[in-house]
Amino acid sequence: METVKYKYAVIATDTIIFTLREQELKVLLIKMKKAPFQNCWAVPGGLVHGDESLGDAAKRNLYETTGVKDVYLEQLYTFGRVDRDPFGRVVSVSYFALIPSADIELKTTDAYESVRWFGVSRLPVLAYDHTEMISYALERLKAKLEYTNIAFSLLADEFTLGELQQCYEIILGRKLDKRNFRKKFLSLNLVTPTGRRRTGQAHRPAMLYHFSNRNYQVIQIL
Amino acid sequence: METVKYKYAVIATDTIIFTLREQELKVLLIKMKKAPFQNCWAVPGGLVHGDESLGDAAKRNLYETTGVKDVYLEQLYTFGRVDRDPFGRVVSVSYFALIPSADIELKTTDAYESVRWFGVSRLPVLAYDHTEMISYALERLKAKLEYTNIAFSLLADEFTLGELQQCYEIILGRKLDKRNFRKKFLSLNLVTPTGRRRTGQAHRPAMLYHFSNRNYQVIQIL
DNA sequence: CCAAAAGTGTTTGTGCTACACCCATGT
DNA sequence: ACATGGGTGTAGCACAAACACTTTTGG
Repeated sequence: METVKYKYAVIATDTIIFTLREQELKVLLIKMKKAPFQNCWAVPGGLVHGDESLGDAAKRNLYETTGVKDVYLEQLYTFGRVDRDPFGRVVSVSYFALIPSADIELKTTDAYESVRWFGVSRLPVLAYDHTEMISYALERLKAKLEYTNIAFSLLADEFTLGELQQCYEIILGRKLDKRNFRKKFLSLNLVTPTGRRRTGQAHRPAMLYHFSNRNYQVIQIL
Repeated sequence: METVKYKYAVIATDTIIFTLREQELKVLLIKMKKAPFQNCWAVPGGLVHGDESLGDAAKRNLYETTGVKDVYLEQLYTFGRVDRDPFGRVVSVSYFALIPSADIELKTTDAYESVRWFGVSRLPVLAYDHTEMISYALERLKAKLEYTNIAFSLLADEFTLGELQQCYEIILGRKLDKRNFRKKFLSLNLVTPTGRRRTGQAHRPAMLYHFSNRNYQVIQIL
């Protein structure tokens, strides 16, 4: 068998979409219709069109599966093992996206058998190398939580400090000290109170905050 | 003009190769023979073969241009702007490599007009988006220097603490305190003395060290 | 009145920073 | 002898970590 050189490859993007729901970090997965992974769960993705950049392809794909736009989206890693796709040579540029819990309105597209959120600790068996992709994304997410302000991309515009802390605790998988946590965010001026309060729960109403600066920043937090 | 969809793209890898020479951080560049960037300087790279993974392509390319193997090599970022290559749709997966000063034996391949080391602060105009690639690589290198042990990939097997410190100072672009620096590396047990000394210079001979653990580790250093 | 989360300061310890002098060698 | 980098310790300070009780609401 002759060695194949300079063969064309197909470029795809796959996007690991995270959100917080029911006190858990969730990933959006789709169930595939077509062979060779019929009825397998996978991360949503698709081929890159000839006239769009990689980031645009990821954005389009994200919009098509979730209906959301303007969310945090970052390139993660490019997977190019020769045999990663039984269909042929497909190189996949993976992205990860963070969407606020509020924005969830899953489009029931007919491109997929179904679409569902899965808690990251209870993932099904996945097609391709998607298990690896997700674990890579999780690693990156955990790391960036500690030295950037991306956590804000997972929360609604207004949130309580308790919700912010839960966000960290859920993703990092450990308890944090309430007083130190609040001290940190307040002293760094990352959040400012809106004056409103969250009422309606069976306990003392919490002050609502919004982030002082919506832009991505690199700041040592934990 | 019709929109082109699902067109095949070509995958290339480009590798930013760093080394320390003459008290400077240097990048290896090649001068291109072919149009449309004839006589332009660029980062070495090439198309990915049909039967090799992305990492393998980068390794092969690195070996072909420098003759070195088994050096630090890490995927950096994937560049996919539609018009980044006037030749057609080429998506480039960039890597960065660190090679010890000792290993330099530039092969004068005839695939390129010439091959040369450039100090990172004196780069020529580059082809494609290679200027962006290098600045991205530099950012990553600086960041990783502070929280991993990759610096060791730039040094010979045996080195003095002075050389290690210079490595940090050159790349980070700032002076570090000698006592604090040594304290750090010794207390973390990252280096162990070999018992040998570096002689032959017009000053007190320095103890030679080697790294205690050659494997990549994530450790807060600075 | 009870349950549940909100809100609030102080102390202790660790680790980073800053800093200056003598030593061993080659020329 | 002199120039050059090698090698060493300490004190102050800032920040991180640990820690418990009162308040406000809804049920």
